[in-house]
Amino acid sequence: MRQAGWMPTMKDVAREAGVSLGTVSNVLNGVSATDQTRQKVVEAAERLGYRINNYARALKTNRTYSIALILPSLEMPFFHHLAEAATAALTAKGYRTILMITNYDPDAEQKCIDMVQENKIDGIIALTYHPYLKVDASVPFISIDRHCGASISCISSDNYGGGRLAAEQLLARGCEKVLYMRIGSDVASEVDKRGDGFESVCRARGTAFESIILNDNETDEPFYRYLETHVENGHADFDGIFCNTDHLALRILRKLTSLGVRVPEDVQVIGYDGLPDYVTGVPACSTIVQPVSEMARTAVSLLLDSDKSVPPAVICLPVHFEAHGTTKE
Amino acid sequence: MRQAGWMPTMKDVAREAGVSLGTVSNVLNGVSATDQTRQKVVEAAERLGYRINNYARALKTNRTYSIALILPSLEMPFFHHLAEAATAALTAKGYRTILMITNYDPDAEQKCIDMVQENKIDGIIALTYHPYLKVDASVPFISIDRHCGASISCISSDNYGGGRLAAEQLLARGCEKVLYMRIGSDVASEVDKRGDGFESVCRARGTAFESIILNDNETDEPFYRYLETHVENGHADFDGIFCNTDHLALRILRKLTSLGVRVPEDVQVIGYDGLPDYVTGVPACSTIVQPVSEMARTAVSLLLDSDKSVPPAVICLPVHFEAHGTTKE
DNA sequence: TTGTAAGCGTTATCAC
DNA sequence: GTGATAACGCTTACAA
Repeated sequence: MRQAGWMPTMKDVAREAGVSLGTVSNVLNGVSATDQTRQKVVEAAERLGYRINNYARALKTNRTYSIALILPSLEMPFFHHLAEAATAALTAKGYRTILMITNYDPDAEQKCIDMVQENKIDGIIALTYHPYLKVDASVPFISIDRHCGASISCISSDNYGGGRLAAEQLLARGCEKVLYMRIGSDVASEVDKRGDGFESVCRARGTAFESIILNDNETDEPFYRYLETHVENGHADFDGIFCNTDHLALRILRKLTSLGVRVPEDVQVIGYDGLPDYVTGVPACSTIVQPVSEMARTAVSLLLDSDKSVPPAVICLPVHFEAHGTTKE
Repeated sequence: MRQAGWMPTMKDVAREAGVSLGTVSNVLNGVSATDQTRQKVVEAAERLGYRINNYARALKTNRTYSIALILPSLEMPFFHHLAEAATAALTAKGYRTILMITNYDPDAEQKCIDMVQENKIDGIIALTYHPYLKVDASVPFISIDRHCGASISCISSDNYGGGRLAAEQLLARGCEKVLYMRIGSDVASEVDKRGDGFESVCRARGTAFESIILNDNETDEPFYRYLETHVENGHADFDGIFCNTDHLALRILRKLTSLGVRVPEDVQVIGYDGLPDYVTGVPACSTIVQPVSEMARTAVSLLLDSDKSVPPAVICLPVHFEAHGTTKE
């Protein structure tokens, strides 16, 4: 008998059940109550099709059971896998995900943070590019991959270890002259450590290496030029490349192919991310695999479960190597 | 001077500005006010770092300025492009997106719908697989690709026209024996019309064709078996294939290659979706392009702007063909 | 255990 | 144009 637009409230349930408003609230929140009254209330609620109004509840309790997920885009696999895993983890804990897409725009990022405060959100999970985000200390904030300030925890994969692993895998497969190629934001981030780890192994082993570091607003041209000048008749004067993302690795692979370089016979390539290609179900290149789901889950539990006494600065989750055709053996 | 956890309210702003609560509300909502009072209020709000509490507002106005976006997953390009476009359209109109992922599970879908009602959401945009979703008529609901009931509008691309277009393109490029391959949910959906359109053209032109219709819970095996038995020494007894998604087309292309069939010389392939490969920036096969962003925008404005007097049953947005290497010419 | 009543931060309806 | 004041639907002391 419910009219469009009208929704029964606790008051209605109370009247229907013949008990008081507070009792309904108690029963519905699992507080002490006689089996008899409990039943009366539950049945009345059922009969009326009662649904609690979370907005009213939030107003009283100051808990909205919703968190904001701020991402630059959903197109990159890392982002949409992260979004999916975070949403799943949040749903499992009874939280709602408010999705905000910033298009890599720092202003949009700041605006999201501001908006979010109006919603008395319980927390924020964000992957941002704004170098100096202003976020109210009162709202719990977890950053993915970025250092956003002393009091803000950052979740990342073990980028340094991943970089080392990439170098070790390349060297173990016989590489003698390796390249590190990196393109990305110049905002300081955990991700930079991929190169550090890679180079540290090369140095320790005395292996020749070169690094090409590019900024997000540049094109791939410098990479391509390097490859062109260092490949002659399909013969390259290097034999291993570590790219800071699979995305870059795939572009580099295309270029290598067009230059007549054979992969992995002549040059071996390792990327970073390890997300499955949506057609084949496995990564499209040999790669350092980030535990994206774990990262999302960790972010969520840090946000919701932690006692906040001493928020950890950085949490690095373990990575592993997976061979997918662009390395030997 | 703001303490962690404490947020100024309108009351505080009123005191700070030396006006009444109602006046603050009026000013902040752009209702009539003297320039003088307006300024006092604005400055006081600024000074205090006041942010409106949307939960309190929602409780009064019954408008939450948030809508739920229910999707099976984010992994398929169609889904995450849709999510991104919908979020953008909603943000532009001052709405928040509550993202819910169902993993293609009808029960999860129903649970999402239920949950959403507790949040007094302003509307729902959903792509679902539940054949008989129960949704309260009082909350505006827009379905993507699925018919969910008489009173629920459905946004889709022009699937029938797209199917026709695919056939026309294949025939115009000399195909004489074509295949339609389809795998997907068996829940009745707009998407089924892709095959209808395709077949209608073949019939009208008297072109030989065969259709292989598979259900989501099956594997690609029947497709592969067909190809294997109809290809001998790299020679196929068909010369054109229309797949109901690019995703399928890409799998079929791999199979064709492994059978020694040359594409597009021997067999031409057209998919459906037309979303850019995230590496190359263009679709990975010749395809019927859906206007995903338009679809999202249309869904949003139908949800928010329409007067609801006569909700349209189905809105089909125009598609176009794009050649990307798997068709001749 | 249950009922009563105050109040969360707004908006809206009145008088003034 | 501005200031009191009553809701909105809920939680939570506190009283019974």
